[in-house]
Amino acid sequence: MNEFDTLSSPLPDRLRDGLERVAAVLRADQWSSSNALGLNPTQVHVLAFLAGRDAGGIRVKKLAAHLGVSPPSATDSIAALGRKGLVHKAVDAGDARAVGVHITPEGRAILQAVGLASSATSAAFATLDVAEQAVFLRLLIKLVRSLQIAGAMPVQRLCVTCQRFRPYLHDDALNPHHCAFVNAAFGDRHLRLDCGEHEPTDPATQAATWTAFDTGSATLRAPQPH
Amino acid sequence: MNEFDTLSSPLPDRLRDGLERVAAVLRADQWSSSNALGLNPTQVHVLAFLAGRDAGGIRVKKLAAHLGVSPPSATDSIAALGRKGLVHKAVDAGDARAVGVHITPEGRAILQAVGLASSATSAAFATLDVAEQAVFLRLLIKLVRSLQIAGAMPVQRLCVTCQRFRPYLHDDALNPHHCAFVNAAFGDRHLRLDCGEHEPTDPATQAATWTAFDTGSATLRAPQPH
DNA sequence: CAAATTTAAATAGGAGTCCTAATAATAAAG
DNA sequence: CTTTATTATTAGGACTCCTATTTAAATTTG
Repeated sequence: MNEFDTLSSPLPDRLRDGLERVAAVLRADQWSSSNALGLNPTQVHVLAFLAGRDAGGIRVKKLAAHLGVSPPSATDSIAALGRKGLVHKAVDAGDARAVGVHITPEGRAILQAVGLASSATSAAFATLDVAEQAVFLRLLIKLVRSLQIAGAMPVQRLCVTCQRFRPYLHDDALNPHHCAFVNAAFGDRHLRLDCGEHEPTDPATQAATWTAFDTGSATLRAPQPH
Repeated sequence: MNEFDTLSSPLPDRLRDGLERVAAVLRADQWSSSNALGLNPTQVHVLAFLAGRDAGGIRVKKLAAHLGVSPPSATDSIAALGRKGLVHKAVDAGDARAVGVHITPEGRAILQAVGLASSATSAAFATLDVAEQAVFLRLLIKLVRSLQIAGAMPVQRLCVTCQRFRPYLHDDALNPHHCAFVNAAFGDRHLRLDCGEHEPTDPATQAATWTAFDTGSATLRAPQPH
């Protein structure tokens, strides 16, 4: 215990606050890079989501969940992109109520142009050394997983919830994990928050994999003999 | 080198992306907790900023910089809060062009009510163990400092840029730092992103303090004899 | 000191985001 | 074959956010 514990707000709240401050810069960043192309951050976000999962079209409801907004708000954003010809809708073949939202070739083109714009936030992350970046990524993944379990975040395509992920299969401290899809070793710094090849597993396997992943690092901190 | 380095997007970009996803949850979180009280996240943000610095009133320009938006947008938000009686404006005594924005007692009351609402994001941070939280905080601070130096973020009242901060003054691994204001030892987990007692230093001292802070931790990882 | 420039903030105008509530249409269940 | 649930949109309204322009006051400069 320490008198600072009572003097300031709880640590989780300060972390949330810090995240919010960096996120504000990120958003301002996105405004300037997207505005030149006639877009805004939300629209770029939608395009990026569609580009990464446009197999058969994305339902409005799913997009809304991903954005963390209500379905009518998602409809609004889709309409704004539709007016610009960056997105189009098609009635679902199996369910006449549903629509699939697709990104158009123009949408992909403009998304690529946005992606080429440099970002102050990425630059800031790049000032951390690679080990720190890896730690940050790992902590972000842990957060995302907590949020998913709590139901506060839609399911993300994380390595740690993928069938092909084998944590700490190798002895290489830099590349201890294994991906059965590309069949290669990799490290924390390569972990993905949204992998296109993701194959979900059942909750039990997921929990077991997570335990192996989460406790594995603690073991690694104290180098093991072998 | 590893084939994953070429397979996926650069690490800083993935970090930015991950931060964005968590930030989206944070924002959705804020919508639900503030909406019940007739506010939105931006308005809460403004009130929180004013509550922490309302000495003589805050200039519109400064508020805009803090929010990362243009001055007219800040004017809009201030007007929205003014309609609700949560802030008021007063012409600056020394400069008749400028106005000082103040939070009203009603504003403070509603801000407190919002603060009492629980947050899924804080809960997610709380699932990390304290050591991880401390690491996260440290990395966030490093990011904020980079963003400030790059001019992408307005100056924040960080411990690490404060006159009263003495990094690694003590041998206590849990509470190595010292604050000359409260005259007590504290640890990474207590570091602040926005301290009301912050006293800025000149760039040279700041850089020196930062170096001591940043390299100090590496030294600590390998316990020192003394 | 008067003219020119800079600075602080607001106004104008417009696109877009976001909400809740209500509606239309289809699908699933009893 | 009704009822109930689900998918998405419409309606209406408040607000956010931008750029460009304007107003007014403070600085600079010839």
